[in-house]
Amino acid sequence: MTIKLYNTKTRQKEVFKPLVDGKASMYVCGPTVYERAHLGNARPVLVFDMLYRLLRHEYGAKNVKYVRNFTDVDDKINARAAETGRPISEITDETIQWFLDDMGELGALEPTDMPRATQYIAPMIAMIEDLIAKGHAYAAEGHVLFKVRSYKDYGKLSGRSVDDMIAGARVEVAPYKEDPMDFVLWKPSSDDLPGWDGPVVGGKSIGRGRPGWHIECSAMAYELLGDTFDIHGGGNDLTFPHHENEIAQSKCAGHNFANVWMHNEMLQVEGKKMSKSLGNFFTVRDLLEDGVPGEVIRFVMLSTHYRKPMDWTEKKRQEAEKTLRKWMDITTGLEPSEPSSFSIRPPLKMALSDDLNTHKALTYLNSTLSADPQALLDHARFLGLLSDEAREQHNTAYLKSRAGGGSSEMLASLAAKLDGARRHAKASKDYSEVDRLKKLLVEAGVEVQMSSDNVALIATSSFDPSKLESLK
RNA sequence: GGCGAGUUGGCGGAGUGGUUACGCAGCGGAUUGCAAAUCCGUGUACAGGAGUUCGAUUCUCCUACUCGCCUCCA
Repeated sequence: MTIKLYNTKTRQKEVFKPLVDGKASMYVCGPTVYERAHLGNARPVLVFDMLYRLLRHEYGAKNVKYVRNFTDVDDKINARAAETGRPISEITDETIQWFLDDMGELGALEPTDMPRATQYIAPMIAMIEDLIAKGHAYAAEGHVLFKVRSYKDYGKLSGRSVDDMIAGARVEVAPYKEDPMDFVLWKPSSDDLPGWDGPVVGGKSIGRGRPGWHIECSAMAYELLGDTFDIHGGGNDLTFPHHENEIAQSKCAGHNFANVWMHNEMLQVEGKKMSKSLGNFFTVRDLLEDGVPGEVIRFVMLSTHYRKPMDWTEKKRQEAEKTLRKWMDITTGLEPSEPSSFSIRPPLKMALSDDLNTHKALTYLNSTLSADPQALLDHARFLGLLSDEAREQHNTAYLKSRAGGGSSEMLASLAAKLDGARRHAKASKDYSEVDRLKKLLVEAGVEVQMSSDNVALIATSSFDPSKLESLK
């Protein structure tokens, strides 16, 4: 199957041709670890998780190398340490685990390699020294700066020119910079900040310091993926300056670097940028604790194409929940097929192979495969949905987070009570008690389903057990 | 100021140079004590203007508007 991917570098969809036949490699910029991942952080994770799944399917799991870094040295982390008084390593270790836990709940597979920046200081320094030696970087006042003018294609990825940007005047001017656009490869650290012996310039170390932000990705990609690799991904806010700088560094160091550049669009919340000042900022964990299953978050994310802004809305959350519940119901009792014993149907594969058209894939599942429960289950699992855990928790997931473990029992007893009242009513023709119970349940966020001989109560995500106290 | 993306029916959201997805909501019906859930059926659309074309929602240009990035932020 031909896979087509949109390459930011050429601004068009291209047929993906891996460097080495039958193998694929990709590098995705990971998080800076100082606090819980917000919902926006989840988007690239899920987008590239889908790409990873597609590539694994196409080339075999053993033939895909997926590197995603953790930035564990950064001024935001230092600031967090200073304000909390906690050791930096404690903060970064904790945040990394949070990140893995949260993304795991969204059904994201772990990359094959998850390097931490602090483990690659030596390669970064070597690269910086090499750049200085080749005349692309210079030392000044304890800093090492990259000489942007020395890379002729600077700005090509993001479609900017150095002169225009300087005219736009939104660049940090610092006395030690030869040119306002030059960016930091290395900067000095005071004693209270993390630091390492710096690059050697003119025979002696420039002094204790820490790397600038951009160099880590260039160094780690080179160490783990080599001179050239297939795909480099990240959010489109990274296109400039981060990725532009990565390219400049790597190219000037003589590396070929990435062939295909992929960028996901940003996430919004109810039509607006998610930001703390607007009060619409929340983390993945916030949502999970609020009773939104990870599957629902994943579904909503996959329902918008990755190159379009993704608007997280309450309505979408509800629709996703509803659709997933339908799928859960349809596939109840079925066992997923062994991955080796079923093949992905062409329409699904074609959708994903066309620049990751996940929305189309979901549409195919919902409109066509819903008539074939086994196929629905198998294909949904390929997309990372309908996992064992999610199916198991299908009826209780919302309850657990909302009201502790006892809620499902509570609903079971209420269902029995309602069923009893209904049997009486069928004989007496007086349905007032049944209607009263039903009304209370609906008001408390419970969906009431009565078939001819059965009563089922299903908690929705707005279920509020406290409203049912009077019925106990 | 620079760069980029986008504007599709009530809403979400694909896609295509000619036959107009899909989901949700709505409406009609089946079912139900009434509902819910489920099933069946059903309507409405391609921001505005100009151009290319036998023909454009789909290509080109212009205008308007929206959003994002350029600043720590995926």
